[in-house]
Amino acid sequence: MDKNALFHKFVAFTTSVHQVTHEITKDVKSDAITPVQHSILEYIAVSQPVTISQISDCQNMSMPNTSRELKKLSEKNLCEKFAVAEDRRKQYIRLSKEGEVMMTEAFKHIEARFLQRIKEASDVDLEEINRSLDVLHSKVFYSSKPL
Amino acid sequence: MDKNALFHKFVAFTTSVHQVTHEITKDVKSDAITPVQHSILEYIAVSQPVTISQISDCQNMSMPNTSRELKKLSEKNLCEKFAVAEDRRKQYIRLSKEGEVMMTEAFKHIEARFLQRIKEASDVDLEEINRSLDVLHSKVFYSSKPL
DNA sequence: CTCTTTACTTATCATTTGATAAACAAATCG
DNA sequence: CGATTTGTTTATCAAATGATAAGTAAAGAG
Repeated sequence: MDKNALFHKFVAFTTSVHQVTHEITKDVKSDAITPVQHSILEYIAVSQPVTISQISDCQNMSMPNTSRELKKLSEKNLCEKFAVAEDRRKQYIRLSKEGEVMMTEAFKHIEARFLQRIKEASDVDLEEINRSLDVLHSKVFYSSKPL
Repeated sequence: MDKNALFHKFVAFTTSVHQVTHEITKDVKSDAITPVQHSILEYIAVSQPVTISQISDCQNMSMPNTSRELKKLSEKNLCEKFAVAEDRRKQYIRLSKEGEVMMTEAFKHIEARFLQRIKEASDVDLEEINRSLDVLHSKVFYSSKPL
């Protein structure tokens, strides 16, 4: 297997993924928040409850900046902080009711566009897609970050 | 096939792709340029020669902003503009000698990290990865942009 | 009980990015 | 030919982002 050719395919692929995510994601974000804030909310939505450090790590954002953006999101009533019983230095973040509504709405739009994208696919195709997602996720796009 | 489950897998997958590309890409970029500029250079490197409109389209950047960044890149001697014979309004962009060197270097780093990532993969795995890239590229992450 | 480390916040600043208005020249259309 | 469209530039502005210094309070280590 020619690894160099595979690398080129990999580059082209990731480029496409970025483009498609952009296409599928644009316009879903409310004007009330910035792209970075949206991305944070998405992360919270999927992983809540999370600590501020976790957000900082996963979003590749410094603690001070993460703290600032989270403060803004809290002020907009999109998420809320609450104490961690075991360690009073830490804080958990979760979406507020309003934040849940916004994110549910956003994901609904994204899902609709995703379904649009795969509407031509046969059942066999879908199985193949499913398997391909598994393969690439586990063998190429796995996380190498330490816990 | 449960399309809802597939959607969740899709979301998790794209998130991972973004994280991994970030990991694999960080530190490769010279301090002399901004992230947006790097991304433009990457696009030029892969698609040259390209017109300024093409860059604007593919990078989801307005013409004025594209023009500005390209000007900066030209001033840094990383790319150069040249006239299109058939249409004197248009301009082609290509990497300069210096730009080629920078990008070749960058891609070398990225490739090394990619290879590192798949070093555990057997030949069968590699074939599967190859096939999966094709499947997802053509059936999910295809471009829907008009030419 | 100090000392250090961890988790987080506040404040501040420079830089990058995004958005918009206005201009211009070449091409195309009627 | 004049009018419109296309491809690009210049200028300007506000907002978002990133980086850094300095602070607090709780936890953990010796």
